[in-house]
This record gives sequence, C-alpha cells and structure tokens, in this order.
Amino acid sequence: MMEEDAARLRGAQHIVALRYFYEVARTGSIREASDVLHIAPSAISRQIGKLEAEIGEILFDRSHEGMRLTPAGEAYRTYVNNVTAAFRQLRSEVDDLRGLKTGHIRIVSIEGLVAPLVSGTIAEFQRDYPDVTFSLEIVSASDVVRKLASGGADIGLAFNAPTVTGIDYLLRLTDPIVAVISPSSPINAKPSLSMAEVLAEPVAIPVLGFGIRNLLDQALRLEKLPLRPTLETNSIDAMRAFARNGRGISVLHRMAVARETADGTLTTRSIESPPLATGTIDLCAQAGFPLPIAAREFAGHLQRELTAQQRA
Amino acid sequence: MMEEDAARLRGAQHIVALRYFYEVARTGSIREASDVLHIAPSAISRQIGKLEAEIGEILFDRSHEGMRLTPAGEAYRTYVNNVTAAFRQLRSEVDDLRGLKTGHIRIVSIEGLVAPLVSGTIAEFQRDYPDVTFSLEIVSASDVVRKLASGGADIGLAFNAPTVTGIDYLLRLTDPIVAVISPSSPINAKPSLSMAEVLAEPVAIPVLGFGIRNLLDQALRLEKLPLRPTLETNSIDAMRAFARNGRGISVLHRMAVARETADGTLTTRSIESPPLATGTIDLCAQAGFPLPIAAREFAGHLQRELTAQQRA
DNA sequence: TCTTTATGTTGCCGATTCGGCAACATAAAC
DNA sequence: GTTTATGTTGCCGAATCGGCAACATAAAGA
Repeated sequence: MMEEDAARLRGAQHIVALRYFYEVARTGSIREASDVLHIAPSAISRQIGKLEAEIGEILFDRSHEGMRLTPAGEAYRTYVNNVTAAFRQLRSEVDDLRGLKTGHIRIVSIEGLVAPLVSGTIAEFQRDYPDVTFSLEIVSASDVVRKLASGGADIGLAFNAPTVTGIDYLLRLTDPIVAVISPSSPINAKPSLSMAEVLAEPVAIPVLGFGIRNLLDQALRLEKLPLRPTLETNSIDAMRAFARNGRGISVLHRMAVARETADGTLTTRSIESPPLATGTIDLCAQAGFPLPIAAREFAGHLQRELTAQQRA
Repeated sequence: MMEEDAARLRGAQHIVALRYFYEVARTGSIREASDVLHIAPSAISRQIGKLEAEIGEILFDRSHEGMRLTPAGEAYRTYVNNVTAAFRQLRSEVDDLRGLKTGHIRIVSIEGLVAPLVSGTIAEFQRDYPDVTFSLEIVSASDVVRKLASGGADIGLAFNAPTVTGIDYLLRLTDPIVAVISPSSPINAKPSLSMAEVLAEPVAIPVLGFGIRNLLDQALRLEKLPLRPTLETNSIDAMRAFARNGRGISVLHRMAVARETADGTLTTRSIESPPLATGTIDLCAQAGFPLPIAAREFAGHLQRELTAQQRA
C-alpha cells in the first residue's frame, strides 16, 4: 500500500539488473539506489557495468557527484520502462486468470475522498479478498487524470476532475460544495448561507488546483466578491479541524465531511450559489485499457458505496 | 544473415531465461529448444521452472509429447514478445547513436529480386560499413507486407506488393513483365509477342501468390485466354533455367533476369498486354516507425540501384 | 594546505546459481 | 516387452552474485 510507482519490478527475479538500473537512473546515485534496494553499492555497480558491456555503450557518466545518464542511457531507460509496462500487463493478465483471488490495484485519489470513502472500501474489500493488494497515492485532481493517462494507476478518484480524452469516467456523482461549521456555531441557526455571508466569517479554503477551489473561484467571479481566506491549505484534514474549532467556516464538498456530519462532530449548511451545486465526485480509469478483474470489481464497490452515501 | 525472426534476444545476457522460454514455446519441446540454443535440456527445464515459480503459475502443460502453453503461458508469451520488441527498439536507438558504424538490417524479399538486386547491394554496403549485419528472408509478396506490418523486418522488397495501410512505399518502380527466352530461340526474330503467341509455346509461370502471377491472370482474363503452363513453380531460378534450356518461354518481370540479359545468357521480348506493363517493384517499410539509420541508408542504396537499373 | 565527506570502483571471499552429464520416470509406438 | 520419444532430478564443477573492506577521486570545509 505504497508508492514506488513505475518500478514494480519486484517479484521479477529475472531482469533484476533492470531494476538496479532503474533505481540508479531515478536517484542519480548508486549509493541511494543501494539504500532503496538494500543491495551493496558494489553489486549494483557491477550489474550496471555488465549491462553496459552487453550493449556496448556507457550508460552513465560517472562523476564524484553521482551518475548521469548518457544518450545511450536515456535509450536504455525507455527500454526499462517498456519492459516494466509489459511486466505489469503480464501480472494483470495472470491475476485475471486467477479470478479475484489475487491482484494489485493502484489507486490515485484526492485527499478529500480517502477518509470518507477509499480507506473504508479498501478495508471491506480486503475482508472478502485478502490476497488483493493496494497502492494508494494522494495527488491533486489534475494529477489524478494525468497519472491515469500515463498508465501509472488503475483507478482514480477526484472532485471535479478535468474532462479529457483518454480517460473513462465510470461515475460522475453530483456532490455539492457546502459550508462546514462546528455544531456549536451560531451559524447553525440559518438554514442556508449566501456567498456573502460565508465570506463574512473566517473561512478556510483549498489552494489553487483543487477541484473545490476551481468552483469556488467561479462562484466568486459570478458574484464579483473578493476572496480573503483566513486559511488556505492543501490539507483537507486541516480544513476539517479549522471548522471543528468553531471559529469559522470551511468550504468543502459534502462527502469530504460525511463521517463527521454522521457522528455529529461537524454540521453543514448549503451555500446559495449555483456553481457550487455542480461539483461532481469522479471515478475514473484509463480509457482503452480494460481494467484488471480485481480493479474492476473494486471500482464496482466504490460505485455502490458512493451511490449509497449519496442517498443517505 | 539468417532467420531466427522475433527471437533476436541474442546479446541480451540479462533475460536469458526469456529466450529459453520463447524457444520452448515456439518449438513445443525442450529437446528441440535445446538443439537450437545449444543448452542442455536440464538447464532449460530448470529455467522454465524458475519462471513458473516466480509468477506463481504453470506456464506449460507437460506431456510425453512435449510442452503446450497454458493460458498463463500464453500471457507470458505476449510478455516475452513485448520485451523482445522493446529490446529491438533499444538496439536500433543505440545503433542510431553510433551512426552508421553498427546496426542490423532485416530484409524480406521475394526471390526474383535477390540475385539481381539485393545480394549485390548488400555486398557493396558491407564494403563501406563492415560492422552492419543483415538478415535476409525470402517469402511471397503478400508475406513481405505482412512481415513488415508485424515489425518482423525493416525493409521489404516485392513485385506488385498489395497496397495496404500501415506500410510505407519508399519506391514503386514500374518493371514490365516480359517473355524470357534463350538467345538461340527462333522467337528472337519477333520484336514483341502477343499473349496468344506466348501461350502457343511451352511456358513457365509462377504459382499463385506471386505478384507476376496476379498480373498474368489479370491479362488472361482480359483476353479470355486459357492457361496451360508447362511449368508452374515457386522457384524463380527454375524459371530462368527453363528459358535457358531453349524449349520455351518463362514469364518474369524484367529485372528478375537483369543479369542474364546483360551477359547474354537470356533475352527478353515484350508482351503486348497492357496489364503486364503495370507491374511495379516495391521498396517498402513499416509505416509509423522510423527506420534505424543503417536501414534508412541501405534503403537509399537500394533506391539508387533500382533507378540505375531502370535507366539501363 | 590538510581534512572531511561525498562519490564510484576493485579485490577478495563465501554463498548461490548455472549448465552439463548421467540416470531416472513416464508414456506412446512398435 | 522393447524401443524411442518426452521432461525431470541428482550431482558436480564453473561461473556469477552479493557483501565487506580498501581504494581512487574530487569537491567542500577548516
């Protein structure tokens, strides 16, 4: 359940040398690669040397400050990437043959959906299929689609993901942006808030690049209101905490605080601004490449969970 | 300068096990793979076993009559094919970095162009670039384009190659189909022959599938003449010999007997039938994939040689 | 200028792996 | 039954791999 990205050549005992190469090229240092791989620098050095002898070209320029790829080394890197992709595909196909017994699912998600949705669904899925493993990477909404398009992940979750070609949108579920406040706040007296009323309070909003922020900026342009946030952060968790402290409003989409509203830790009030009602939670995958069985099944779980929360 | 086709993993000391797998899958037998690879069967058996342990699936069904791929084995084969393709691309890029000093050129050609064109051009090219190596495979015209499209060769030469997408036609040079006869034949008295006059003699033609034969059938349909060949063969060389014996006519495109007409061993007479004048010698390559430097240069040599012979 | 601290590389050695040979197990064909 | 295919296992020597320590080099600090 971690990063490591393209280098999932683990379990590829053949082509072990390619994994060494990859790590040296990535880190630019045999030493660092040694730390990551838990292999002595000397062994790595020799493997690289062997690859160079085999292809008949120097792959790295050596200097006292590390290893820099030569042009031939660049070509070799794309070779290793290609092999890595081929190996990942093999694993996926073999997993499919086994059915749902095994498999690996790579998820990219925005932070706001992890706690209320992803982590729970993973836990539930693991009860049914204990041999399925997961990678979970938290990135921005735009990076979600970028990662999917490059084949770096199987399933993506974002809020208001950009619509681009090359991506399949398995589900786009409307989830309005709301004002999140403490249950003890006097604001709870009002059934809903105008944009101006929201801005009158201390307010916490996400930084540029978040799907929430995009819609928020749009709404503000519409009403020609200036933005003066008390807290601007890339941490959804910080925004939840800000609201919990009771001194202001956090602007989030509703599901990001689903758990907190359910257990009474936080309350929400709708904001009277049309753009804020148009936000969607998007479940995405790379178009053109059929999902591995396990990933497909997991996507189904996410869909069910999402629509269930929607009704609630 | 031989076959071996996709398995150009020679010189790939890493992934040696994949080469073993490939050969076993191809031949369906560890024994035969052993003969090809010059590796003891026991060693191959163990490498296969290791790959299976690594992926956690049986790749072959063993029986007393050999090794048959399992579904997981099929997936593994496409994996090996992908790695092979990636490795070939790597080699090509490295060769390009070296310029023309090294490289490998895979040629597919019909038989009729080998003696008058390809073999000489290879010899000449080798004088200038002694470290460039060649594969040369003789196949039918339709297989030329098929082989190119699948990435199984760099450069293709055919007579009247089918025009298909996915193939670049670097040169289409008109080369008429002619009647080939012995210098001692009385037919030499006539400046040209009608189709009927050709058929009046004993005639040797290529079998179905040859570009020459396609045009010939077209011409015969046009004149509603029946075909009753004395010799129907897939060997251009046999057709040259047939004409040399002086008892009949061989129907070939002009360049197929360029050397023999030059040194007086054979003579040609044009045939008065429009379709036979439309035949082209086609120099082809796979579209969308830039040729390696060496192959590009060699294609240039072929073009110059072809146009030179055309003028002569 | 000398020391420190990075870098990658080489020599050595033990553990592992690889490949070849011979013997074995199995099954079809004669 | 015998022969002749098939793949597999035991054994052993040769080659390889990986770890440790020492080395070479060069930038940065003292």
